[in-house]
Amino acid sequence: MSRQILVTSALPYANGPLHLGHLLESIQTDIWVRFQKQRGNDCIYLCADDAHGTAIMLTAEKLGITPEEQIARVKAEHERDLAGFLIRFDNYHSTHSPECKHYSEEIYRRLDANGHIERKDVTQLFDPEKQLFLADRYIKGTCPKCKADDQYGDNCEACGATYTPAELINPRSAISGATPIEKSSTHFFFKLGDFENLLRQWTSSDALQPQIANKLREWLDAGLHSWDISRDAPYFGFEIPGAPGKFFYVWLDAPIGYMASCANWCEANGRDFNEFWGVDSKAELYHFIGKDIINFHGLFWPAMLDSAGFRQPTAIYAHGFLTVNGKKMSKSRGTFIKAETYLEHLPAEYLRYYFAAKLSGAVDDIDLNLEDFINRVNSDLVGKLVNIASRSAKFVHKGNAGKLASKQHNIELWKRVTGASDAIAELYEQREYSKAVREIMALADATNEYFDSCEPWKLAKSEDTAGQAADVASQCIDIFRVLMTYLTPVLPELAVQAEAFLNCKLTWQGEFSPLQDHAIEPFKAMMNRVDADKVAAMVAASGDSSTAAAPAAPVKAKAKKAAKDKDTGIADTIAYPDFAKIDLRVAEIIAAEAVEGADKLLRLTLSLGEYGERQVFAGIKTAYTAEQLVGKLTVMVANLEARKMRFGLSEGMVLAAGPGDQEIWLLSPDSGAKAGMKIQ
RNA sequence: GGCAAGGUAGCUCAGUUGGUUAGAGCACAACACUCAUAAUGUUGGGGUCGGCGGUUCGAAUCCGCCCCUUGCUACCA
Repeated sequence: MSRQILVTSALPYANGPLHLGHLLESIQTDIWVRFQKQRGNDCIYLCADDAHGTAIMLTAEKLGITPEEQIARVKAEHERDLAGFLIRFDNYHSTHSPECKHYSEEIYRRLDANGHIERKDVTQLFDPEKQLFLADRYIKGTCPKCKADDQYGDNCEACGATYTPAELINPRSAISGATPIEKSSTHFFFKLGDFENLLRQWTSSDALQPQIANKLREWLDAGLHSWDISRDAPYFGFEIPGAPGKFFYVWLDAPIGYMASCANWCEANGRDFNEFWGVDSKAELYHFIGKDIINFHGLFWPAMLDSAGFRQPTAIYAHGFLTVNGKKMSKSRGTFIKAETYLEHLPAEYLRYYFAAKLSGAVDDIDLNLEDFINRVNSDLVGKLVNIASRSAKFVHKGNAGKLASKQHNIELWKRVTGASDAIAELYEQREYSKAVREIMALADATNEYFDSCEPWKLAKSEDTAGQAADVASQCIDIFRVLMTYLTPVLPELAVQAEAFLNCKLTWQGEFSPLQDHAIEPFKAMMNRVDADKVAAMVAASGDSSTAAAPAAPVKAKAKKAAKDKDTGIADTIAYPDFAKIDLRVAEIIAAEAVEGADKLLRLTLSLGEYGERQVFAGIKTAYTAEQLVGKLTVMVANLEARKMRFGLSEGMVLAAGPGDQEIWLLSPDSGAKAGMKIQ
């Protein structure tokens, strides 16, 4: 009985090109979908571009085109790249579509009617010239710390400091250059807290991977906050019904894009939308996503669907992030590889195979180790798999006039290979592709061993035994057919070539029966080895010269605890230059006050004499009162990266000894020291 | 600091409910073979399974503490 399955992968944002991280998800999903289709299930794969938001609006403006033109342009690029990687969608739609507008409004109306929408005022920085509320990244100014100009609203690229937009010197709108003002506006919120019971139930169902369920429960335990779902005009998106000038925030209509894509597909294919999305739908619904968006799919989405009277997802399958050579993708290392760049240098199937060889059903990150990639593809695909056909074909053509033998030569091996069918299918079903690939390659190894042990090249030399050589080769080619069938979801193009060579279709439904007395074509190379130079060229092409030339990226102070010497309990020895990096200064506490809402923190204003003043939050309230501290001299780390805290920006650190609580003793210099003096 | 997921051969990874000398592929070495895209086969070297302690007749596997990596988070700076 054929299953009815709807599958989605996350909607790429229509404001930039796809990179290999996107492809990890597309490939994972596509393999699963191709597998389901190959097995005869009614499986539909839908996606769309996420086409709304301020960023898209501004990009379009910058390019001097309309947002509609911009998203059409990006969508064409996305579709081209995805097709390049053999991702086969049943429909690739857009959130900027009549269907999406319809369902966004419909769902919103139902949520509102059910009392799950509230309105609250929010104060934000506002560009008075452009008449636009500004997110942090759209505010620029002079870094309050290093005075570097032209820095963004939340952190400084020159010195790495973090701060709030209000702290920037000469803040200005990155869009118009105007000085932003604070302005209040009414926002619409989705009251997620109303759905706690539903979500508790949902997180304990088996729709979620255990790691994801844990994470969601953590959020549930921390308390659910209402979610801001509106943005003020001007905004590129859908206006909220009955609220002129208010638009749905991009994340509100993004998941609804799944429905929109489905509705659009149903219309074109004469299918019933409710068959998939109605509360009583018998279809299975799966969302493949990255672990970065599990809150939207694991909390907001089920709540929205429930309240709006739609069915719940059958399961959400989250995958980890992609790293390259063990590290985050980075432009300066040349490992921020765009889909387009990859395809300019290498065939898609190499990457499909490599990802398949590493993907599991878990949420773990996947590493693209480029050297391993080269070795793995060459060894597995060319050396083992295709080699079976390559080394066998000749004997069939010479020994049996190009026809496969009429009998099995190695029934045990045949049974072993075909007997693995169910197990391999189950591994695909569970998204345990790496295990499936391992199993398939082990069978390929066994086939090469069998071929070697029979030595058909020797048998072929004598006319008496030439027929035996053909029998062995026929057996191997028939097994190659089965192995290729198993790998068709991963390697669809290679499968097509194999079909041409074998002169038959690769089908994977029911039992395999031997292919006998069957004419095959002469063998032609199906796949070339990975050229290491091409990989190097791809990395070179991915390098961003502008970042490479830029000053070293600010070191994100990862307070690595110095390893302690086992005997003395003292940290490992460091060289003087390491110590010299720390700029310790005498500081005068000119003001101190308790921080409202904080139990342990004092807000200190420190004077560094001619170097100005600093605000530092110190967790010493348990040992000192504000009054005790004012006027005192102390020691501070003056060049510590600033840290954005809940209560404000902390621009340094005062030094104190002791284990904590009441036992904290602030360091202070002998009298005579002046604020700002360097300590060395 | 808290929570989560990890830490197994040079590299990429398996190791089911604790059970005999810890596995695979790649890489490396030797040998074999020459049908095949310098492919394949056989053999071998290489790991105190992050560290310490505990439970057990027995632990990579269970428990505790610690260290490291990644992510999220935090009155932490």
